[in-house]
Amino acid sequence: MISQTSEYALRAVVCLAQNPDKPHTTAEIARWTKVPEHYLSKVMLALAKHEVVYSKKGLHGGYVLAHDPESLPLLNVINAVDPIKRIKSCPLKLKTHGANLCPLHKQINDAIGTIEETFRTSTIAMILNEPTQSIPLCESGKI
Amino acid sequence: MISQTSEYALRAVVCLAQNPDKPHTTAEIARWTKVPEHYLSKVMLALAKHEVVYSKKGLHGGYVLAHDPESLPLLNVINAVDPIKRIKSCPLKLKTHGANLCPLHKQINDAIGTIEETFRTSTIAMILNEPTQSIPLCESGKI
DNA sequence: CTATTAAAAGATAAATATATCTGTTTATCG
DNA sequence: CGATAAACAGATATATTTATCTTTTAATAG
Repeated sequence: MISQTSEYALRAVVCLAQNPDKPHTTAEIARWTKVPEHYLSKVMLALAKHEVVYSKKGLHGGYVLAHDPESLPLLNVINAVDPIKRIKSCPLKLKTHGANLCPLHKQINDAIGTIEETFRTSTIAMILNEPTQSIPLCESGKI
Repeated sequence: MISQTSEYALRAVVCLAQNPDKPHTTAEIARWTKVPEHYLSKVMLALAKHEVVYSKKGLHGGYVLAHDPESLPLLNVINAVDPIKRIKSCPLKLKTHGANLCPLHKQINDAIGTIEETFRTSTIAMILNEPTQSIPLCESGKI
């Protein structure tokens, strides 16, 4: 439903949002979010390429969020690593259907649209600010 | 978002619903739905195992729907081949979270729930009966 | 300028999902 | 009964996703 890779990306971004003080290395984030370190490094690359995070090389480098959590929808994170794609034309390539989806594919496409909308309207800030016993990702506190 | 396999299963079930007169072979369904025949055979097995369809061996055998389209939600088809699974406990296995999901995973889980609900409340009959120019799956008519 | 740190890039491996192929079993018909 | 049709089962192949490992490039501190 939502890929492992997207999960990892969301964890990393939430982690950075929780710790906005300074850049954090892939190794730090990986430890914190329990994501395989070398795989996370690819994920971070993608996030940087899509300007969800900003990367700083060299000593004291690492990753920081490129946006305020308030203006960062979950969808942006997901789409950076594993884009949600709507159905644009008949998957069976039926000529008479074309862009005019049949009820089956319209239904599926609408469901995808709903998910997309959900993740578009919910921001990282909303995740951070929701009152809860469970601090996102962590047993307690900060990195 | 929804796997290829689920797509195939839905196509097959819609195809059977459109042609309730007699059993249809995997080969027929595959031709009609443009699903790879040998792969479809596995998909049909799963649908039969979950009693979404009924299988009849031997000459003049094939598959027929096991239920009225009115009482067959898309979710049942999807869950037969590629179950939608909710998040039940913290994917990071944090002891302090456990079944008490943090806001991130609650959000993701809710999104999955929405999809599940969408597919639970929409039936194969609704697909068949929706007024449209595009007959589901086909250029025109029946098998 | 050199040593160190950390991202970036590339190559490889393992796991899973998708797809194909071959044979076996079961039912139907003549 | 024997021939045939078709589901069922198992083995193999291909593609994609997930994961690991190694090398290179860039930035910083001393």
